[in-house]
Amino acid sequence: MAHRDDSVETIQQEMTAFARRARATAARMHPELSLVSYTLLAHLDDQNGCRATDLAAHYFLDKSTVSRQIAALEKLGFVERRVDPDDHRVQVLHPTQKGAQVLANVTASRRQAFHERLADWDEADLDRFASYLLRYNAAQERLG
Amino acid sequence: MAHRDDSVETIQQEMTAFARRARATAARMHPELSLVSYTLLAHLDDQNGCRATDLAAHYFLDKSTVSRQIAALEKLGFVERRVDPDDHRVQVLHPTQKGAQVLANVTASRRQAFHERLADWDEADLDRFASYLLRYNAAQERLG
DNA sequence: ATCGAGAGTTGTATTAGCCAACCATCGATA
DNA sequence: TATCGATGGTTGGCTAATACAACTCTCGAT
Repeated sequence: MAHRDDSVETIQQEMTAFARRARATAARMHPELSLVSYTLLAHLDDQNGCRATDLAAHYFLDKSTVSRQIAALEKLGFVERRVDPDDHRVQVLHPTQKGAQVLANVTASRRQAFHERLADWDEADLDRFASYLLRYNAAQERLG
Repeated sequence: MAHRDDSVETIQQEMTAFARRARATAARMHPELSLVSYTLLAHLDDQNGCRATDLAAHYFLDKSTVSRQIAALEKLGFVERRVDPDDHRVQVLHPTQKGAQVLANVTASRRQAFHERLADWDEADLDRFASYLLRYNAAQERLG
């Protein structure tokens, strides 16, 4: 069990180290779009629009948090709200033209940065790393 | 390059997904010690004491942030300051008895949670995952 | 027609972080 | 040896992200 403990300890340490820095790094690289905004906007783009409630559920955020984030994105002209004609309670959120553009830029530059960081990894390692992360996060989601 | 792009995209997504949740999870699990406090305290314990400046450098935090975090930990009775007799500018920080105790508890419970998440992983996978994370973070440190 | 549930917003508070201005001390050097 | 730049640390002021609670509006079922 000793070796197993060591690995777990390392994973724990490194994941949290990563967590501490991710936000700051994102902010430095993309002052126009914070990590959260970016994620939300990307989700909207990916889903071809969705409700604020869906975002909150998907990212485990409070609905008030999402509401304010969306308000900010709207003020920047990056998302627009379309009231659902069948249910006037819901607003379906979509990236605007401008929002899609900014998203594309940030995505490209983030991908670039990640590529640099991962440049000397061979494909098999990348693939395994990606699958480990998926597996890990799925477990986290399952167990809280 | 297509497959490589996919892996990179996944790594990016999952790392950031993790980052978004880590703090909240930590806060929920250990209200008595935030993620940052925990990390700083753990470092002090690990290093058998160090300076605030060292903490800031190691974790890429502003010295003011560290100063306030340490002040909070001191108020809670978890760390103590010992002025370096050879240089009255520096305060060497140490966990107190109480701080070491709390740290041990939180560490145990965190480790427990991680073990649950990773229970069905075999040892080789754990080991590889840990080394990937180390490698990734080292690259991030190198490249900013 | 009413009432409970769901979608969103707003008020309030907390936490973590940054930057800049500051104070005290140290060590080198003019 | 008096001074000055560098170092360690604190404080003031600000922002971003978040949570929780209270609220409004709308819907659907009774």
